[in-house]
Amino acid sequence: MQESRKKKVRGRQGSVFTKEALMSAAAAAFADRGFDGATVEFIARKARVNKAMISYHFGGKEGLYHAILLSTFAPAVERMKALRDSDQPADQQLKQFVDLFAGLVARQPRFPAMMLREVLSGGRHMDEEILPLFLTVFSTVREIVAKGIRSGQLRSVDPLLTHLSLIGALVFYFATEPLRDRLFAEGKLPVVKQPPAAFVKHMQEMVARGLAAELPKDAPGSTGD
Amino acid sequence: MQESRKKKVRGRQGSVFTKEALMSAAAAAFADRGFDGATVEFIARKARVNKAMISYHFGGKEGLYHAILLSTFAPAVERMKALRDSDQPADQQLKQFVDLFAGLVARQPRFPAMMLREVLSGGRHMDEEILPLFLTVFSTVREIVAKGIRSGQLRSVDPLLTHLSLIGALVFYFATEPLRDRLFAEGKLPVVKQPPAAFVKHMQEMVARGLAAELPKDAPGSTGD
DNA sequence: GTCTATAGGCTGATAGAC
DNA sequence: GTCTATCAGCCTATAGAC
Repeated sequence: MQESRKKKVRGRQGSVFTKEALMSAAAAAFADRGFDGATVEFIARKARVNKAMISYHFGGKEGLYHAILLSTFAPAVERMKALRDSDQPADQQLKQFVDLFAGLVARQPRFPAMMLREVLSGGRHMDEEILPLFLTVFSTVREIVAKGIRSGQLRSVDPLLTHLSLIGALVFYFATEPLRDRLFAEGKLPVVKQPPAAFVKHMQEMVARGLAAELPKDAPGSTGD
Repeated sequence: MQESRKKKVRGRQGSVFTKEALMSAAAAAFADRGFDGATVEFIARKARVNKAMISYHFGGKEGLYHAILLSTFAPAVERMKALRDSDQPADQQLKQFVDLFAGLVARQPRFPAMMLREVLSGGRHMDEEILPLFLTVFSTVREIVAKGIRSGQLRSVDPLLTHLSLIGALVFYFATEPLRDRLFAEGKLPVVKQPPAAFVKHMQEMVARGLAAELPKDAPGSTGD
């Protein structure tokens, strides 16, 4: 079976495949070790690709980092906008926001940790192309909450603080999953591990109860739309 | 006034002063740039101390990092234990936990970010001395919530998920404050900046509402203990 | 597009003077 | 305890063969 003809076996694996392998391996490495801790040699080894490919395809380590941010934010922002502009009550939108966030994480499991590090760095690597995308995500919850308050469906909370408490809990949860898994595996957490879906549900309940408008003394229908 | 006798002017500034300056500067640098990104030269410059002092006082960069974790966790753990063992209802304890957390951050503003990076790294730098302290902090909220559920004061939530949502929001908020401040300063956040106390209050309200036991149809006193 | 070999720069640590 | 000078190791990037 022509084992020797490696190039043929790999097909047109080249460019696209190599680039994706590098981006995936790099996202994990940046998440685990930070920008400076993730060496190009480590990233290339994990991606099973020659390290010179990083310069060839992305113009260097910085370019690879940037490509990951852009290719992850772009589709995420589209979905966030669609949700924000959907014609639904705010409480439904917030519930769906949590689901959407979890869905995005399922596609890019290490992105929350990588992005969290970026934010901790004061956004040092976010240029004029990335920052607007980041700010759009930043505004989604805020705008949904503001709308819910205007309509009287939610109690009068600060939209920015609400955003921070919700997205903070979500990012933290998903970004820190590797350590929890390690602690579970070593028997250092004397509780049972719950799947991510349990946390999603927990957050949806906390948000629903935490933001619900105070019930009037004895109003019958605050149920429907 | 004997300006030339520097050693006299500095008094017994030596050891203690130098060590504290290094730990403070290093905590900020580790928070901002990560372990690998924070070079010993940068840390020493910020501390206005010679970089050789890092090896002399802490045995190297790693030792400095470890010393910061230990000296910050030790007193924090004591306070957490005292709170957990205090004889108060769970809802009061949770409220005070948030205050306690904010108080600790006021003393060590960059520790949340540094610790968050540590967790993102899978706890790579936490040895047998640090890990138990970390796990104690990890268990405080969990145990308070478990107690509150047993007593019927809180609804039946998962204590671990509750811990993660609360501490995740808190850590995220304080760790990411520098970026928000930058965005505010650049006019990129079209909202007014709130002081940290506002977020503390927000979290306390979210927790109180999110965890409160369902009210029985018309029970008069679910107030007292 | 991929790989090897290497150049050039930066980093953490420390010997030795004070 | 502090400082200067120095070094070995590691890192990113790239030239050039294939």
